[in-house]
Amino acid sequence: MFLEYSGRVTKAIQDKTGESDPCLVDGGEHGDLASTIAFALAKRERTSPVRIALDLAKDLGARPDLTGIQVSATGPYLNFVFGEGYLRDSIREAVKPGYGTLPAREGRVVIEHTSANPNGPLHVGHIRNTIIGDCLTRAFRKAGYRVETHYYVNDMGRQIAIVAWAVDRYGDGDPGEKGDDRIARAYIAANRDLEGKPEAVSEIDRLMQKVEAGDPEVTKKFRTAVTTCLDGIKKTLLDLGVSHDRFIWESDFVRNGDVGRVLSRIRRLEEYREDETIWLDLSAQGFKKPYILRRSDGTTVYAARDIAYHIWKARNFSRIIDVLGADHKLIGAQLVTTLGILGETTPTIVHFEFVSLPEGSMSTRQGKFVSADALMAEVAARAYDEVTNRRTELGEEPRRAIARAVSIAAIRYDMVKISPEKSMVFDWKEALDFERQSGPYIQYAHARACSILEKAGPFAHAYEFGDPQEIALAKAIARFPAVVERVTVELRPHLLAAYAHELANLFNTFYQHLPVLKSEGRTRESRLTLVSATENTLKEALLTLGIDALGTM
RNA sequence: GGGCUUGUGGCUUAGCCAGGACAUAGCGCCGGGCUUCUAACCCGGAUGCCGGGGGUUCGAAUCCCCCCAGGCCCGCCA
Repeated sequence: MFLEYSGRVTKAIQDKTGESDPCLVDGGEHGDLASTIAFALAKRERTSPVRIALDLAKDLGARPDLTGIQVSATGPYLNFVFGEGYLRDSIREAVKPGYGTLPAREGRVVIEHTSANPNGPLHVGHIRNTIIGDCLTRAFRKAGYRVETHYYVNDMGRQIAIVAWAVDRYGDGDPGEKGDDRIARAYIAANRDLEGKPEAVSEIDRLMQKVEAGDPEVTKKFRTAVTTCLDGIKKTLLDLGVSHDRFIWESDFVRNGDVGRVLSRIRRLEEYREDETIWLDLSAQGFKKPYILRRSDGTTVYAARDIAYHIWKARNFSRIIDVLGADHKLIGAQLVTTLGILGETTPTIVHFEFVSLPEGSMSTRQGKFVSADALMAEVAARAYDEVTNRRTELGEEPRRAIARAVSIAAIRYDMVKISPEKSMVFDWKEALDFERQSGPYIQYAHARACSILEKAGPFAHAYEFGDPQEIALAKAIARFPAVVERVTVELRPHLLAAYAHELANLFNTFYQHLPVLKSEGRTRESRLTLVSATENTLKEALLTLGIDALGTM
């Protein structure tokens, strides 16, 4: 209901003042919404902002389209207080299944995320990408978009050639072990062996040339190695609660001729340069370095295939979103620029900064990383101890199930709560913390609400909210759809994480101060309605974050 | 060296793009609260020249310039 009310205020201010920007700010203690437009008008009309605010408050307060909204001026500020119908209507909406889902929209969105090279298991850096991408996907779906998610599989780069070469030499390990771990072992060993051995490096080059030319035997080797690794990665993603609609194999764009077609299109651009290599001169667009598309041996580099992939996406989707690490900023900007020159729909790239270990950056090649599997196992073990301490009456299996859900909540929330542009150092202590600013804290508030509702039995909905804790909680619930909207506009899923925490916090305060089951009559019904709305909103928020909304824990 | 980016109480962090009314929350610290709906909880307290310096503005954590510190990028890697 917040979206509707703030929309009405925006229109009324625009209509009354002729300004396009209503200068809306958070009202804080003064109201549900405020406007600083009097400052802007004061300059133009050369009068005091206090006088303008006063006049505006009088005029706006009398407008029929602002019925149910009280307008006042405090100094130069315009304050808007939403009437009691606001909370009633909001909570009436909030108890309905699927609360927060926005009306369906036109067009299809493609979100590419994770896309880690299949040369080893996903580590804690990769899953920052995964979790941001998956939360964005869920938020877009909640906001009414049709979304398809992609994992772009690099199955023909140099690193994969090294993997294929390594598997050829040392085999791919014990089939009882996860494929990504087996491939990592081969990859790490190969990198060690390749050091200072130019003849081995030229073997790798030859493999890449053969794959590009479509040599069936080498292609099969690459595909087998990639599949082995990808099987393990898919298992990890599944454990994290993430699934991709499609895995797009890079080599497909070479085999189906798209890459060749891209190169001939690019040949006609004025930025086109060809010496022993093929590259684009984007210096007019501010790029000092050449954007190389084809090596001197005739094989294409990643960039060429990426352009082909993105043109394909542009033809099939109305909006393209890529979640990429900050190390891809330059190449990403070059890609966007090139697609722009070609007149294709350009992707919006969401960059996130690196996750490092206290001892330095992670490296698959050197085997220096904390794998997502290890993280999940450790956190789940810790969660299991916690559940066992609290719920002695529960059997083994239910405790394991709760611990699993709690551990994924802790991991996902820790990753998504930090702004993507902030680099982070992985910290075991923080990862194993289930209190306060954590996923389990929010799950716990939800479980509490479930417990009350279960004990309450059937009740009639009522909407009388007078206590400050009730009002604060109801107002937060009313904002949920606006938060979903904002996440998709700003492409910042951490806003949802912050919102869910705030809501859980307000519910815990309410829970602490106001009895629900022991209250009576209309008060009991209203509070139960509020608990039900909270439960539903927390559930929807958690689901959008990709976290299980447990009924008990 | 050039480009991008981050710098907010002891630590972690929101707010910055779209400048406004006392800068957000968590950890840690100090002090309280479980015969009462799940204490993975709640309440209270201490702690901030918002990296530094200039500027724009009625008003700057937020915009501009310079400087300092960290991260990332600058490959016929991805």
